[in-house]
Amino acid sequence: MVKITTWNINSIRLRMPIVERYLKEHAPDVLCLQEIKCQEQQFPYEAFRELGYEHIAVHGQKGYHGVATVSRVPMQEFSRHDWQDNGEARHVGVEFPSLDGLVLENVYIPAGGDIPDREKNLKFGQKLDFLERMTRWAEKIDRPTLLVGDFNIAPLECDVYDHKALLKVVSHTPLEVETLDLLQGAHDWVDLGRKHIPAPERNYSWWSYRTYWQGKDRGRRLDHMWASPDLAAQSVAHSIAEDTRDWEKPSDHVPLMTEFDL
DNA sequence: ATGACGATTCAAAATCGA
Repeated sequence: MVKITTWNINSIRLRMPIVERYLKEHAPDVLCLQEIKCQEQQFPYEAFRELGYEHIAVHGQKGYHGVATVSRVPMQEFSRHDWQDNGEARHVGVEFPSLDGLVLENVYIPAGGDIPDREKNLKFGQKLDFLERMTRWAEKIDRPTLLVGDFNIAPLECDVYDHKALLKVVSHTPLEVETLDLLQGAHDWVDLGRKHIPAPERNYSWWSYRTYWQGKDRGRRLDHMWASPDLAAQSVAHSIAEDTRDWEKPSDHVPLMTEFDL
């Protein structure tokens, strides 16, 4: 059995205490982090090594973005895609020689700014371009691959607290959903969140800091784990650690964990 | 406990997130 977690941590330096608590409570074999918000030399390598996660791949950047994958199972970093072509650190890919060469792609897809119109908002265009470049990449995948991370898109009506109200809000617009659907079709990715927690069941992974205190459950499913079809058939359990949203100094995202019979 | 986001950075106010 192999347990793999993805979590947008919103600053690894600030949240190492809750990461440690999560690792001790859930004991995943591999943890993929997004928004580490630090440079590689600032990453807490030693803390992870002491927790048993000795294999570490970090693609960092000063202040913003940044992703890292840490593992108890031996792995090798083998790719860092720049799907925006602007130097931002939003991807790291690793492979596991002892798991039949399983490939794990950890990605932080751009948020896309406020206005859902590429003519008026450069960032929205960059988000769509990022997805299109990923689609070209996905068409060529030839080994079992797990693609995880913060996709910043809630594709299904039931992936947001109010579908109609969010149709014009970046993260749930029809254009973003169509573009994400093309990426999904390019490799026949299986959405593990919905394999294990079928629509329309509530399955949120993110709540805004601004409204969470109101207690109205205004969540969105922005984080995803997608698997190649053959790999997806080996996933046996999947869960969301929603309680972490109430831990001390929480991230605005919660961890997703999938267990594979490998 | 009578307000109400939280992170980053040339360290105060600006910018970003989604």
